[in-house]
Amino acid sequence: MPTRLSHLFLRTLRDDPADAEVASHKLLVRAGYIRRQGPGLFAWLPLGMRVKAKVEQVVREEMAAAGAQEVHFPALLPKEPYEATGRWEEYGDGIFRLKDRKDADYLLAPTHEEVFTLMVKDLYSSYKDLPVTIYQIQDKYRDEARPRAGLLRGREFTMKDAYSFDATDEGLAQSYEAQRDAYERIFSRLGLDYVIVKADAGAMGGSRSEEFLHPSPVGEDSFVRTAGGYAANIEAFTTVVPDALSLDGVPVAQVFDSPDTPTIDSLVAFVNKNHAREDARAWDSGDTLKNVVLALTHLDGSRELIAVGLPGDREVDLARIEVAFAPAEVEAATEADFAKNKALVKGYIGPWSESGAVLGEKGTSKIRYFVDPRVVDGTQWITGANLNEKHALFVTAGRDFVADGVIECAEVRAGDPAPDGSGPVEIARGIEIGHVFQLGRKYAEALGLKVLDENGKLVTVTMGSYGIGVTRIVAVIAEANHDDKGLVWPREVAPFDVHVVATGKDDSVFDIADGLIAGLEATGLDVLYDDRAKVSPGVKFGDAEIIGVPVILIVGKGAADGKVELWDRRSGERTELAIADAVASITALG
RNA sequence: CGGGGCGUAGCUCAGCUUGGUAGAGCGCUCGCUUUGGGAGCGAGAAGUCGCAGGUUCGAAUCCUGUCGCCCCGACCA
Repeated sequence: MPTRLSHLFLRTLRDDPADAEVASHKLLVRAGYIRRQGPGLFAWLPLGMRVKAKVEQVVREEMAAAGAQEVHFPALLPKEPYEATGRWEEYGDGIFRLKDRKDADYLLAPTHEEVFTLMVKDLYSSYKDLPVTIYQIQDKYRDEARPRAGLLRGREFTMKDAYSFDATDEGLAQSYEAQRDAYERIFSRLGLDYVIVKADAGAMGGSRSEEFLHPSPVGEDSFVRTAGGYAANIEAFTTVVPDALSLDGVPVAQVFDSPDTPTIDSLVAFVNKNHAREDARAWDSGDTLKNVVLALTHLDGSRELIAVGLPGDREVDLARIEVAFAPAEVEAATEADFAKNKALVKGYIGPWSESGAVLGEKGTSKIRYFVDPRVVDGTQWITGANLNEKHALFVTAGRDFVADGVIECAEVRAGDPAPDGSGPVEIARGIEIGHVFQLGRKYAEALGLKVLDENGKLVTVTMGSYGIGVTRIVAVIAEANHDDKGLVWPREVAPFDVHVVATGKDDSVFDIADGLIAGLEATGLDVLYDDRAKVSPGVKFGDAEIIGVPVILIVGKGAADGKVELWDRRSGERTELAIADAVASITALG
């Protein structure tokens, strides 16, 4: 039986909802697929349910083809497993926590590594049981600081999360490849553009990690790529390290007065005027070493000041620094921080001074000092001299100072060279639609998942985790497949195969439509039938456009003469057909 | 958490500056007409004006507080 529009639980809206910003959000609400229930929370209406089910179906088929088995865990879980791995604390405000009547702590799971690991531990104890990959399609909960863009970042969302368990590293590599391949097939079938980027393993721990990003201006992730095929999340981009320079013949460091030069620009202008270079070139901001004091907040709540040094023509990128110090949080140092550290002369901080080092674990400030990878031995810098209104020239890395470490602390810019030598990078935005991780043994270790190997020895299992945002993908497909009239679904996920519009004052159109629908359904197609009487053609056409079923069959003014029209929603093209040929023409579309 | 904006009918909004007891369009109900691009005419139903205090004879409107939401940033397997 067709789904009749006269009875479908649906109301299309003429206006964009006031709270929607991105196209997918506006259209999914206007076309009656979803409705907002609260910040980052959405109800799914019949049309939306169908599309979501189609996406899930593609995922299930490819998971099965990759040898993964479906299970289902509760979204509501006790805190203990998450305490064992430290994530109960690490997640901070990011998860929904609640208590039962006995005052025991629970959480709405943001992801399920712990309980999957424990389940495998419960059931398996031999290497012969491995490898195994299990997955679920399930709702996840995160108390996002700022839900946004409708389905793209919600507080409840559906995710396919798979977990692989192997006895060996080689096994993990294979399990990882199997999921990665499955993801490529899934996104291809869904007709989604994607870029696989190197990702930061971050708080999840582990080693290899890649994200599947759908390039889109509304994406929240920045990534870099080159024409030569390199791609990385901007947080995982690694700077090309220059060769160290010889220290021979480098002038000795020299302090100079630099009144009223607290900023890089003012400093560069000052040295060009008063300490011009001997060669033809002028000093520029890249000759200066910018030293920025930051505050780390460690998991235990303790606060530590650090300093980072980077070329003065670069901005500090806090997100990249957080990667280096995860799971600590990073923020700019406050006035209070400076007040507490008298050794710091704001605006004139540097790694070297005539009276000895200020920065660094061994310096008078005891503040750990990290430098950008470009600050290699032998590079000379104009930088602060740790005295008010004084800077120093020719402060040379490896001679005048040695940092406590090297971290990626600078912004990535378009044109920077890729680490694999494939050329200059461009920066683009993308939406994360999938993420594959080699977790390694972190969770198995923490939760005691071990199996006996062929020698009878206990070995810790190594794991991978693999996520796909199902509801986010619905939004991404909508984002990538719409025009100014409404949605245009790819056939693979369209809520229906054919949308039959019967329109005309003669009731015979409904009889003719009934006959065509019977023929279409006999071939296995799902039909949405606009059988509404007393609704004008304009309304029906408008609804067909916003709902976005790609194939529309109009039974209207030509029907009495044996003609119907096939309307391609995507191209807008309408083709007149003989009624007798209509079913065959539609099934021939594939 | 910082910055900005907004809360009035199911939806999108006007009214607020200059207080006088609430409106439009869309949607919904009924009747007649209409039927290839969101129809016409007529008659209706529908709102604690986010909430709480205050000022005032009188508050959607002015004042204070509070809650909520949206956007930017920070944050985000």
